[in-house]
Amino acid sequence: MSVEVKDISPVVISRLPRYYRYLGSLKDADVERISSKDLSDLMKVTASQIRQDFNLFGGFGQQGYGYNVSKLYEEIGKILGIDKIHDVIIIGAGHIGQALANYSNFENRGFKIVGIFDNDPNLIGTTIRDCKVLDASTVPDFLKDNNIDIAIITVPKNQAVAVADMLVHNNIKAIMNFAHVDLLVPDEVIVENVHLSDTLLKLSYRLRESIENV
Amino acid sequence: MSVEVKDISPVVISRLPRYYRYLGSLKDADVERISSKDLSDLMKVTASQIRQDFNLFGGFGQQGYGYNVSKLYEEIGKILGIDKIHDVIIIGAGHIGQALANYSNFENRGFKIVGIFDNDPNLIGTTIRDCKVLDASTVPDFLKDNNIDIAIITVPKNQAVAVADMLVHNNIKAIMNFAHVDLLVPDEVIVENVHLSDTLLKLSYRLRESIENV
DNA sequence: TAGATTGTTAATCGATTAACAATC
DNA sequence: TAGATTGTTAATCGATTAACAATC
Repeated sequence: MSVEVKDISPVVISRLPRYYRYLGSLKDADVERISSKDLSDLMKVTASQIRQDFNLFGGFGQQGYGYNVSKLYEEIGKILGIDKIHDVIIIGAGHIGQALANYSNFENRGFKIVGIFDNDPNLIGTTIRDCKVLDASTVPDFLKDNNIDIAIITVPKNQAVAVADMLVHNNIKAIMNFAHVDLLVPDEVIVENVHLSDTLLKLSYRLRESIENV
Repeated sequence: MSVEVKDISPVVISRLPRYYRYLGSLKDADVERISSKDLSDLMKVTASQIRQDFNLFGGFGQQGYGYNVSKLYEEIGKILGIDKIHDVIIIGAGHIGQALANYSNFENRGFKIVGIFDNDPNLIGTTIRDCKVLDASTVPDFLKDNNIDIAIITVPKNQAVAVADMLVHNNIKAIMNFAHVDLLVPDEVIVENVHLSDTLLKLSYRLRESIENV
């Protein structure tokens, strides 16, 4: 607890990637500056919220002018840690694991898949993109020999908790979890869940609701 | 607007699938009843919130007893629309599309993939699970001939907006979007976004923050 | 009945929006 | 300079938590 950052709330953080995306498009379209009002129209959030959000990280704007697009883009990139390359491993070389290994967006954002692991002998030794699928039992050694903070879990739910345990014991710092369970990890380990069927259930709820309310 | 439902807020809705998951496990473990207090310990949310949430949908509990697990499970299932089968199509037969077509959790929850489409001649005609990949240009006809509410978009981002347009014009009701852009659709069309790189960026932010604050 | 636990109201907390003075 | 737009404070709104009366 040495650095002076007013604790940023999770809702704000979850908005940052979206800002980053929009600013990227604006930059690509050679837009030089944008006001919170114009960005508000584009993104369908209030100008007030935009200014509040940006100001939590420092004064990126200029009165009477607005925000410089590429400067703001760069700043948010830094905040999100885009400026560094992150090495990532994937545990589970099934369909989702393979899809993620092939997902170029990750690499564009500085996330580099350096290892894919599975315990299925039929998968071990196969190649996905330029990665050979390795035996899951070698993960601890792999983590010792390489500097890896992030693991993606794409194993079936009945194995996910044990995998998370193993990762934590080998000092992983952050986990992106696709398994359909909540992992139990120490507070200092960061977990982001992607529960696809939960998302589909939300959709289903809203669908029923909208049909009923016609 | 005919049915009397006090509008449930999105945060509550997003908690329902998680409740459903935990109640499913309890049911599988033959737990008959549970109090908000015990569920609170299990799920790490306050008992107060649990009771508030459940009460929005009606009195599922009983004073002095708690909640009947299988009854509550069933009720939440109904609320989430699990009681019906939903036919779903996937637009985009790339890696993610294929992974989703093979994702058994969707079927367990009553979501049945009935068609996969792509515009790549190399993919059209191939078979994924028991689904033949069809030409994306035939989607409008397919939607006319079948009763489909939900489409999953897994095409690259530069095609996603056009695909969403096409789907909306052919009366799709709900879209699960994996493309890395925000779709522009009419208000009555339901969209749930799965922005995987946004999730990874959030992870990256939290990772940097936790390292800095050691 | 006494004990437990809900349903529900009231209090608190946090997030969003509005407003405007500061300033480019 | 005048106009525009931020940074920031204050007001509002909504969500969470606490408390407790109702009741099984």
